[in-house]
Amino acid sequence: MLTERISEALREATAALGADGARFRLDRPRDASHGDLATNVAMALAGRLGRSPREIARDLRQRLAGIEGVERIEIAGPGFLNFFLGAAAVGGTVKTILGRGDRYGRNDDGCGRRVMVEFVSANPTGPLHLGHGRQAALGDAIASLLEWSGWTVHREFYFNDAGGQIRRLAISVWARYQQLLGHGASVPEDGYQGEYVSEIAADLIERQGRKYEDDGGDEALDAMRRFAVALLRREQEQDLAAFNVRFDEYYPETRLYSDGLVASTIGKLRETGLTYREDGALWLRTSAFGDQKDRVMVKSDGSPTYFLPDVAYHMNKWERGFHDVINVQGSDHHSTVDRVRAGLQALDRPSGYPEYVLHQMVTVERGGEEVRFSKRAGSYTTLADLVAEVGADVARYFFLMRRPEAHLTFDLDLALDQSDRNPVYKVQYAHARLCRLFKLAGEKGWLAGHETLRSADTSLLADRSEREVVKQLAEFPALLRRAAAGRAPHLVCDYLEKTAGMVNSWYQTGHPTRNPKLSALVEDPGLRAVRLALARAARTVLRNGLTVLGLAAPQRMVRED
RNA sequence: GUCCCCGUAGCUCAGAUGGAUAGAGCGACUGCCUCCUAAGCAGUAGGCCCCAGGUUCGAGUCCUGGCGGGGACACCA
Repeated sequence: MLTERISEALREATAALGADGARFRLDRPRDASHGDLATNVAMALAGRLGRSPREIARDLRQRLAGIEGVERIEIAGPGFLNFFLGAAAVGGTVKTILGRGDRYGRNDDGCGRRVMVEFVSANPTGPLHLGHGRQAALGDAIASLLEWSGWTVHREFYFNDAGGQIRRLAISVWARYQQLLGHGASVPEDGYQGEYVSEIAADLIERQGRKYEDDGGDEALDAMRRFAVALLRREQEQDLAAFNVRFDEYYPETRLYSDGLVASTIGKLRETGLTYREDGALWLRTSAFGDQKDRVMVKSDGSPTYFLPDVAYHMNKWERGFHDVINVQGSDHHSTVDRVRAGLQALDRPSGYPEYVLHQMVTVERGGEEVRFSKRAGSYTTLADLVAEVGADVARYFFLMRRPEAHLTFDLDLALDQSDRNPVYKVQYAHARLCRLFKLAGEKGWLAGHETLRSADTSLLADRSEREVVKQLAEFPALLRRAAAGRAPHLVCDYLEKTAGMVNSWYQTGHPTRNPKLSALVEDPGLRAVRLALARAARTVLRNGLTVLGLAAPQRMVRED
């Protein structure tokens, strides 16, 4: 593309000035009077070359003369070089988009290498809550961005199906079970109080009768555990399916034990000589790798802490061939980051392994008031309730539109609003509107097929509103690259909203009631073809962007009144 | 006490490795439908980018120190 050509020319020109490998920016200025592209390279080099920026700029301008597609270059301000592109160059973007179609925006930075994204990883102790929802949306979108960047992505869900929390769940189910059969038992204070626990108990009675009545033994508790875990796992999967999130693999913690990985990890850590005994427990010198203090691996009662299976699990990921791993977790887990990495460094894994994306918590507001409702879970709002109320697309978009590290306030009033205030509908509607153009063109018997559009004379895209849209569309690939590299899906949301706004503006400018001459569906076949080509290009970008985020790109919007 | 994140318009938030006059949406105000979906568009108003220093041609962005908000600091998971 033209940006790359200019960038390459700049690298050559700066090298000729004796400053090879110069770092500079080449991007689209906010102000159109500053050209279509601008670079700060002259200023960046001033110090290094000991010359004034404007003098360097003048020199560079001479060396850059004659780049195909560049109409003229101006020097402005402290030493910016502003590039003004010819109409043909702008039109070339449209052809590129039409040619690439649903692949427009993809790149091959990952070269097919494998990367694992682990996310949600909820324990099967209850329905998924909003934090899991944010994580599901984030993890899936990051995974998708990496796929668009040429990576082979593996989506993994880890769950803890043993341990203390699960034991408390089993005890809670057992208590409800006894209650339902008319016995006096109560859920312990640190147990699970939600209504769903009673549902599980009732379900168990229905399936297996009074088998465990008054039986508080290990066998009964184990049966409760297995039954509850299986049921809750299934329910979580349904919730995720309704949210359009799927995983390649579900990894249970118990497998780490049954496969002997925890035991072998203890052995390997001991061999490093970084372990020691104190107060009857086995410690690892994680402070040697930047952790704030040393950590216990095996408690004095002989059982491992959570830290140990975590290290074992990440060694297992590595051995499965995943040397690039991104864990999406709530920021309440941030204290585990240093210690897990320290444990892995003790075993000679690189210091940045694995990578973490930590996100802040979610609160829901309705009418400006925080809501903590839940029919079944008791103390928190479930993902299933939210999706049922606002729909998967709206929920996903809202979870994604803020940077992960910022707190997210989910505005239910806005989410339920089907008007232009709701950014999801704004973007989807812009897409549907463009689809409508093609439907109408077909009804009028006008050809708007692929070949007609591809052979359109793009030099006819002369209006400012048209050029602005094209320049916006041209930035999509770079935007996706930046979003993938920064694990930042919210950038895609921003971009889509802005693009939708510009598409709407363009569409409105050419609305028959306003300015029939700029309408897409004009009588002139040449103009019509090129404007429909632009519409198709814009539609492609909106659809690809929505697809990256895991959202539908509807051909038609139906409002529920 | 230590560590991490956040602090930008009335509200919710964007601001790529430091760049030109700090942006968007919502809310407020003013216009625009006999006509491709007005779920829209055009325009107006609204800012000591938390504070104080520092780095430099240039700081919302980087450094130091404060202030305010959130989170984490177990032989819990």
